[in-house]
Amino acid sequence: MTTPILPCEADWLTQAGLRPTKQRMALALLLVGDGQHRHITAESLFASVRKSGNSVSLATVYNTLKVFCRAGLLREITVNGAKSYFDTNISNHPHFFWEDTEELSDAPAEDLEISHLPTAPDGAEIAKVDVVIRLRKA
Amino acid sequence: MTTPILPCEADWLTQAGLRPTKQRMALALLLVGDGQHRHITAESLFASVRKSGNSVSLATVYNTLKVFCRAGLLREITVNGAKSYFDTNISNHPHFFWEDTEELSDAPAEDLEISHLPTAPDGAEIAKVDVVIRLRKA
DNA sequence: TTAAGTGCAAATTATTTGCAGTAAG
DNA sequence: CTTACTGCAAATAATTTGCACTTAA
Repeated sequence: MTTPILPCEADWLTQAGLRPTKQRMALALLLVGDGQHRHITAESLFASVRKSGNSVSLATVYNTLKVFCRAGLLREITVNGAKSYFDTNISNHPHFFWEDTEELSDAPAEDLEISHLPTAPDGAEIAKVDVVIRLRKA
Repeated sequence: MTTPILPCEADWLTQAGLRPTKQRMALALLLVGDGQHRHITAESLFASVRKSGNSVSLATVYNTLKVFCRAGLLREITVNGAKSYFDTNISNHPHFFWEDTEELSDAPAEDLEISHLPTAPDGAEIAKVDVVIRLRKA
């Protein structure tokens, strides 16, 4: 009998042209297993996977996050000098960054309207627009 | 007779409550000496100061940039996973980030209109809003 | 079988820090 | 004087890489 592979995560990977290895499946389950969007860092995902009982090395977590980004499965958010965040919601939308806890969350996109962006200078095109609203305790 | 201290940089420092030391004066001259706005990194400023003939250690460049930020003389821009940029223009304005050269420059602010921002969640206030328009060669 | 994926430990990059010496008020 | 500032070298944090081993197709 075939191994009971969870279909959702396997599809998420294969549809992006990635091999559904044991490690990638474990990470995918934590990222998109319940259909909710998440904002994670390499370290936080590493902690989650350890807690879930699976074993994936930290280097592989880093490398896999990069691979997922290149495959268009995740979006990297650059928010803080040091560490990188990854968002399972790959649409262009603004973020809240909580300066005290260093947590990242979605900001309600409907409330943000950029009337018109500066036009890209000659010979350049806009790759993406990052909007980060930094919050601190009032 | 008093030492001929360059007035502009000395004022920039003293008005922010900072001692105009030799090193800070050398850095201030490079940052705001000609009244132009600049986007620099610790390493690039370190290179400039060496080229100018002055000697300031890299650690001091890093520490001084932090001090200048806390004093409100510079604004730190978080744009790339790894390194920090500092802007002598402390007003809130959007930036272009050139992905190929990793250079940061001002985007024409008049062209950007954020109609209305998301309201800060309860117990929080907006510290600042970073808008980074990432450009790649077309 | 065989190219892609993984784990470890060592390497890198950007930045910070401890501490002894130097200088500004 | 005495407290803040500076320089150096070592420490740290996040991430990447080299390379031998495994595994999915």
